[in-house]
Amino acid sequence: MSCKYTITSGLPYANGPLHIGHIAGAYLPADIYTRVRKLSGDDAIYICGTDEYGVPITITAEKEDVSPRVIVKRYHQEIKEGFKNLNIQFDNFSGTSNLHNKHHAALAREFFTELKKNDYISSKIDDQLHCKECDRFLADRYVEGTCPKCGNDEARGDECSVCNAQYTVMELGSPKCKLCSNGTLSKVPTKHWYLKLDVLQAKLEEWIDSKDYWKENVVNFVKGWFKDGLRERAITRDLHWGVPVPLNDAAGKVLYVWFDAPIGYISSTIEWAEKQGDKDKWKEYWQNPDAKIVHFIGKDNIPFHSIIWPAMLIGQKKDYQLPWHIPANEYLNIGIDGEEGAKASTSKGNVVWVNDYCKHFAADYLRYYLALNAPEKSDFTFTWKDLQARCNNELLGVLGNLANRVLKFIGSNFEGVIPTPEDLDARDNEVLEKIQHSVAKVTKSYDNFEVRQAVAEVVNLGRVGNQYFDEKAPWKTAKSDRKVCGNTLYVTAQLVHKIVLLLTPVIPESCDKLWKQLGYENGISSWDELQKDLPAGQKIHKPQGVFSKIEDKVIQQMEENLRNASQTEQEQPKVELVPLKEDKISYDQFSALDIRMGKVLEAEKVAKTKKLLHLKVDIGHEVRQIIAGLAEHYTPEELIGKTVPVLVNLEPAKIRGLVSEGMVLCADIDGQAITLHPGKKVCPGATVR
RNA sequence: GGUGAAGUAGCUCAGUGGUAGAGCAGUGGAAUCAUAAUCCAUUGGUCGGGGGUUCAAAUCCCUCCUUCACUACCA
Repeated sequence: MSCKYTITSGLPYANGPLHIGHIAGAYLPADIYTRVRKLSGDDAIYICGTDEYGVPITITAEKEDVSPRVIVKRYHQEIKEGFKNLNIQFDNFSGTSNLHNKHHAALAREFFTELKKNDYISSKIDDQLHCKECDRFLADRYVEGTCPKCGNDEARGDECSVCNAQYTVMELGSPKCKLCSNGTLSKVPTKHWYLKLDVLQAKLEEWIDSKDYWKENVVNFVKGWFKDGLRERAITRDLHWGVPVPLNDAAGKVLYVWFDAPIGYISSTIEWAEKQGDKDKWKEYWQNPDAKIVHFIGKDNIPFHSIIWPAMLIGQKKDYQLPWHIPANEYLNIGIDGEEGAKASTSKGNVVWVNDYCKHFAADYLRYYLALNAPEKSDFTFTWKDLQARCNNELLGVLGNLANRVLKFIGSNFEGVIPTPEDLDARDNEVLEKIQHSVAKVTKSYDNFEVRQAVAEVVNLGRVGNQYFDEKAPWKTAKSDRKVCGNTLYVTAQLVHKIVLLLTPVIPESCDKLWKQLGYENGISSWDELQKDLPAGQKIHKPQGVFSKIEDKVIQQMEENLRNASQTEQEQPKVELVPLKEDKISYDQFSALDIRMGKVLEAEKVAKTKKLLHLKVDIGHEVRQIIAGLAEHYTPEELIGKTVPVLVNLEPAKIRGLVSEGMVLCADIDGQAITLHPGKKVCPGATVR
């Protein structure tokens, strides 16, 4: 029976390019699932677009001194390109700003208005910082001031870069605007609106309870939130880059980016409907109880899709359907074969960019490898060597070789015509049954979002084919017994036929080529073919190798690139020059500081902490106990015996129950502490002036 | 320290109560239809440690250790 499916993947944020982690978690599984649904005769649409509002984009824009539109346009293009190169096919790919979608803002406003009408939105007025020069309210990250805890003058809005204290921006001393650098900030009351999630909790819990078929990790996560109790959540911000809040008293305010982003799924569908020439058609996919809505996301996106987004939909009191399934995936890590601890991290440059990949390899290799290793239940570690091995051994060795040897054999011994089976023996029938069994297993796995199992089973089928072919040795029977030989080729041709069909959602391009080699004129359009045989008597086309071997040289090059990327990032950290302090201090203030050279006598990690070292430092007059946050940068052994400057008259403080009587002074390279050592020998207790 | 996830063969991973698995890598063989692609055989594991429940535990319970992600500790 045919069903309707509305399939989406988390909207990629238009502030950077795609890497293969994105693909493995959210886009490839969705693309494969959509293809499966369509092949099965379901009415499925795959909807996506870039997420184009919010603060990070405005920051990038300001760094480059361009409008946010320029940034959005650039990355929208780049991301779209990446998807196209990897054959990720959307029915519609839009974007949330009016640059790409003229329906989005209106729909987002409607969502807000409706929630407000139904009393799911509250508002309150709080003080926020306002810059007179720029004439605007400032988001936390645009504010700089004095840390309320450590007195650091360059503390960020919500967190101090020196002592890492967290606070609200209101606690910051003498706050300044980072944008115009001399703007004086004043606290001005401003109104914001909140989604009353607490009111919706009971309904959400009831809904989640019906999801016994969801993945455990998703359900557990959501239940954790319920346990703590849902809280109101701000859905507006003082910002210009976003959807304006549709209220009279909301000038200069926009909807928070996470509020409008999921609405992008619907607005993109509206755009699609319009292109179809039936502008109300989107309702069949969002307001129809028979439509199954599936959101593919990475695990970081679980709270938004399984709590906040459904809450927004419930609050509409319209016919919106809640998600049917949210198959959240785990993460992809990047490793280098034979080297340790290389975990994926964009900031370390330890990342494989989609557009880089596509310069060197065909889409199907990555699609195959990521489908086979989809991070469905746990994180997965990608390595280039493994990709090479899998593609060469399985894609080329098992599957490609099977297709090639069978088709070539039919070409040279049966004039390129599929032989007619005659008196099949027990072994032949056994293989034919195995094919049916695998077809059932694979389609079921696809239906259950178990792509890796589906792919593994197809490869298995390929192995069975090679085994059978070797066993039957048709190159011998071709001379001795043509009937048996024909049967063998008939059976293996059926195997190839089914393998090609089953793998087409994963590697569509290659399967399409093979399909045509099997003698079909048109591409694969339906899995009805799975129930049919490759007809005896069909004339095949001349086979050509579809997969080529991935050479060591290219893989070594890719590994080298990866290694270089992570090293340059690690060894040459970009230091953003912190602006000079403008406030002058008196000599008296300076001389109030008692800084001495101290020799580290003992050092050990404070138990059960990551960053803290327990130091005993000889400062001449006495030995001080100092607790320093250096454990991530230095081992105790590296510090023992070193002479370093110490601020000794800082008032003692208790850290994790231990009294710290001073502070080791270090250079700060983007949070990395670097110890300072005197150029000549200095005895402990020497003053520093 | 809190929360969550994980620890199974050299590597990447399956396996949720019933004789420890796959692929790759390693070793030994066979075959020559096929892009040297295949096939057969084989080496390799006190399933992180310890305790418990059970006739039976990789699997359930307790505890400890380690790793990862968020988070806390940075005077």
